[in-house]
Amino acid sequence: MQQNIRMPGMIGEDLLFLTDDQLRRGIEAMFFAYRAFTADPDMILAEMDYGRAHHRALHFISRGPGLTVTSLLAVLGVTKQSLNRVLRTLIEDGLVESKIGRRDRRERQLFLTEKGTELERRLSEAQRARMRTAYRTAGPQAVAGFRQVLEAMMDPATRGLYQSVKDLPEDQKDPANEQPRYTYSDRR
Amino acid sequence: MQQNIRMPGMIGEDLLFLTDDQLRRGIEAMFFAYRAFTADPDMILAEMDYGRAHHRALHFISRGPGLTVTSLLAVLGVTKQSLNRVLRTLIEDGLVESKIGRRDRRERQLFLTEKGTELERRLSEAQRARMRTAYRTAGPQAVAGFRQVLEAMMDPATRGLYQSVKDLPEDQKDPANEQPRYTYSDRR
DNA sequence: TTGATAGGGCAGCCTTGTTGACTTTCCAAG
DNA sequence: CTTGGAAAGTCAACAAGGCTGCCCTATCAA
Repeated sequence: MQQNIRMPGMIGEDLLFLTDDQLRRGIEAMFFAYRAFTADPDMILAEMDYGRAHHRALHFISRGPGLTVTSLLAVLGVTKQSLNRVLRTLIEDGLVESKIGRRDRRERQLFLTEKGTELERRLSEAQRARMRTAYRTAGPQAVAGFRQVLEAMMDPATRGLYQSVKDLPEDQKDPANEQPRYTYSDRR
Repeated sequence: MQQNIRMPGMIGEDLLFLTDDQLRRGIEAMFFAYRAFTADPDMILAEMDYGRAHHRALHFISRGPGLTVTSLLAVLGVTKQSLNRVLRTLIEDGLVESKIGRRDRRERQLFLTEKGTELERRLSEAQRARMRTAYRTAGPQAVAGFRQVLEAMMDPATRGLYQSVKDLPEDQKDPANEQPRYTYSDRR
């Protein structure tokens, strides 16, 4: 961390990627790449009158079936009212199921239905396809760097959330909720 | 590029970062990092009743003073009406100046005023600060990988736009528009 | 002269974010 | 067993920033 400051001999290398212009390039890369990143799922979502917010909910419910509304709220970083609107339509349309919490009956645990799983799969496969291509093109070492920079860019609290996925939070540990995370295997 | 495919001995390494789960981690990293990426400027913008759209316009006008509305439209990838609403408030508030094109009088060339330059600087400095820290933390090699993956993720047309910034598009080559790109120099 | 292009304006719509206030259900501590 | 507070949900109202469709003016170029 900040190796360049401690190593006067490397100031040249520092300048190589910390000029305002290099930083601006990075900023623009984020902007353009993020747009592409959301483009494929957005097209599918538009077909069926859903938006990006629906995708995000589906994604995180799929990642951790049985998670509570509060957890989802924390991950998404939006207000209860915002999330609720989205969640309501997903439940009405039969993509998401909301069960009364078994640990605490005030809580609602969220699950994807068959139909929900299907849409989530379509969406994430579209997104993964682009990611896969980019990863292949750039190579393993670039991917490692990519992940390192993104992680360093996050707010500490968010970074905690991101990293904690390796070992899931308490809500999702209920053995009753144990479900295969990704049942399909196109992981060629 | 695609070294892993050409080197059968490295298939293990390939699988190491192309499983659905690894791809999902990348997807979530993008989501979380992008949120952090926009957070700092968003806070400044909220103070003064502007939004992210205003920031984007300021950024690209600052990058290429004298660019036309059509060029800006192409870069931002929004409709004329969307951009116009934002541009109008920026012009009314005296942050952006719109001059009749000298090459083609139908065109409008966009410039930042003193006031616009000042706000743009505040916004981009906040964003650069985070970027700089992330870059320092991750190191030069990671940064290179970061940029490679983002670039590979873009749509080809956008990638062209992104890369062409090295040598500016025609509109911005008019010698009359020649202005220093970043006059301040905090490039420690 | 005439068609095409650049820009702008208006109307109206949607999604997704926000605040604020209020209710119901239920857990847990006193 | 009561009670405070947490979890969830709801209603209302608002704003930003996307979108479409339509129309207008100025200007260029054939």
